[in-house]
Amino acid sequence: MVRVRFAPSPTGYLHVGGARTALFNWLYARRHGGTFVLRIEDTDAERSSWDMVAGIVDGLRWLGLDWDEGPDVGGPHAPYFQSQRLDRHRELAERLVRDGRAYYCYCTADEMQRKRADAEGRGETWTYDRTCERRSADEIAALEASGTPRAIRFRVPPGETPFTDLVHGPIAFDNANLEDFVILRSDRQPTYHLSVVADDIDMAITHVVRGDDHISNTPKQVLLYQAFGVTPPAFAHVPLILGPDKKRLSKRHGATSVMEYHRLGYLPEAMVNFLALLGWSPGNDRELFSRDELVAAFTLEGISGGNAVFNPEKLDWFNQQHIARLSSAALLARLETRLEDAGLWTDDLATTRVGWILSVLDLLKPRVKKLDQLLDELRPFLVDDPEIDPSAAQKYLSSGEVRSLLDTLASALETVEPFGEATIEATLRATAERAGVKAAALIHATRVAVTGRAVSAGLFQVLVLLGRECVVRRLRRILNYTPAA
RNA sequence: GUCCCCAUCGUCCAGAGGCCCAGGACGUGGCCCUUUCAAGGCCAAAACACGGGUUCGAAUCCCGUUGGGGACGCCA
Repeated sequence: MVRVRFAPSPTGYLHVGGARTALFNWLYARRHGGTFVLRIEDTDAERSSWDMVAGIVDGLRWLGLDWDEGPDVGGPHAPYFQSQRLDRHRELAERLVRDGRAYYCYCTADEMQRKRADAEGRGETWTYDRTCERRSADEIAALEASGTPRAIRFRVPPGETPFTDLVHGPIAFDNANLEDFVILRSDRQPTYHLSVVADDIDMAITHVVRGDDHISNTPKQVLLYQAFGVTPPAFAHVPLILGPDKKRLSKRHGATSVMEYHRLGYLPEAMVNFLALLGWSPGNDRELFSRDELVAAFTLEGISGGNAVFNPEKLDWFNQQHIARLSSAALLARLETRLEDAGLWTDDLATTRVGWILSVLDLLKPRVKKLDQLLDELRPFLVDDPEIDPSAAQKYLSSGEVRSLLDTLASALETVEPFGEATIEATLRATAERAGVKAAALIHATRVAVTGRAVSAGLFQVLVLLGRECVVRRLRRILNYTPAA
């Protein structure tokens, strides 16, 4: 039974790196019919609340990554806030002391810091000198009597700590490079190493899938598992996501919160698809995947070992592909809030005019990379009479001859039957020919008159969807239109 | 400084000894389609970091160098 977890600290938002880690965990769980656990690592936090993790939860929900156990849904291993498991962590730390695997340390943090700084000054690396590991019983008694605060340090045994990493293969660390690390602070707060291991044991996690930056933490954790007499889970360390400058992705590289991408008009399925292929491959050249297809194809072995640079252009491409593939009905649902915000929504779009708007979306959706662009393309269809872009007018409406020809065209279109693509085109071309004007000139002028813009989808399709009445009205208004000087 | 990870086109990947004078995708350039802009189709430029081995044969295995990244906290 596969049990994986995503364990973010509540920073307020889900960044793309975390999102991909969550995605890989989720994919692995779903692929194997396992359990995906959401656990909040807030050991340091004053208090934990649903509010603090709202940003992360929003991101996960938007991406469609649902969890089987977690803070809100509960589960057999609750609570899922690490801060609510502190007593358990303390108990475990004391147990290690009793078992002789850990010891009390009375050294102060200031002292440590000073020694560390000294060593650094000499260009050396400082590791804890085990002062407290060697204290005599008398010394300890005196320290205790004086009420000196004590931390608990793990006693790192000599030897080597190997573990198998599902993406990197076998990795081994010489314990000599590990110091006796603190597992319980002098204020009785557990440290990260203790908390993760304790919780992962308690929650029966079978596979730890997390960022590459944890690989050097892993031997310490493996040592803890061994001290607890528990077989460590399998590890899979996924490479980091880098910015274009090859540095770890951060705010200065632009949007790093997944919800920011939502705001920018990206589809969650595009984000998921893009993130999945960033550092993972199905082993062939396939690139476009739905969420379900990813689940079916996903393997931890397919994760590559090297870091990956975040490529926004490729994200755009995925988004464009997924927009084009989405049914127009689904697309309309995604657009509703945006249309409302833009003041373009009317209820008949969901009722009497739904067939019409779906046809419009069919026409427009292959042309855009983002939802905002789609909204923009939609505007001429949803407002009464769109404003005319001055530069477009200057380009195609500057000739008085062409402007008056638009009126002629309006009259012709008033009676053409049926009001269809082929008949409209024939009418327009005939009108242009009779006037001795190039058809292209009239086409462009018509586009500007009707949509207000120099570019649009295929003009004749646009005219059909706009409808005769609207087209005639918009053409006629040009008679009274005065182009800017 | 110490330890660890990584190394194929600008970017993301394929390649698990001969199928590779290296394949796909994004991006870039060109052409086609065309009423515009996209989309789509076709074509092009573009990489196995370097040096040693192993082997009949290496992008693929081993070692070293270089380069990049990460970790070295009583942060997570």
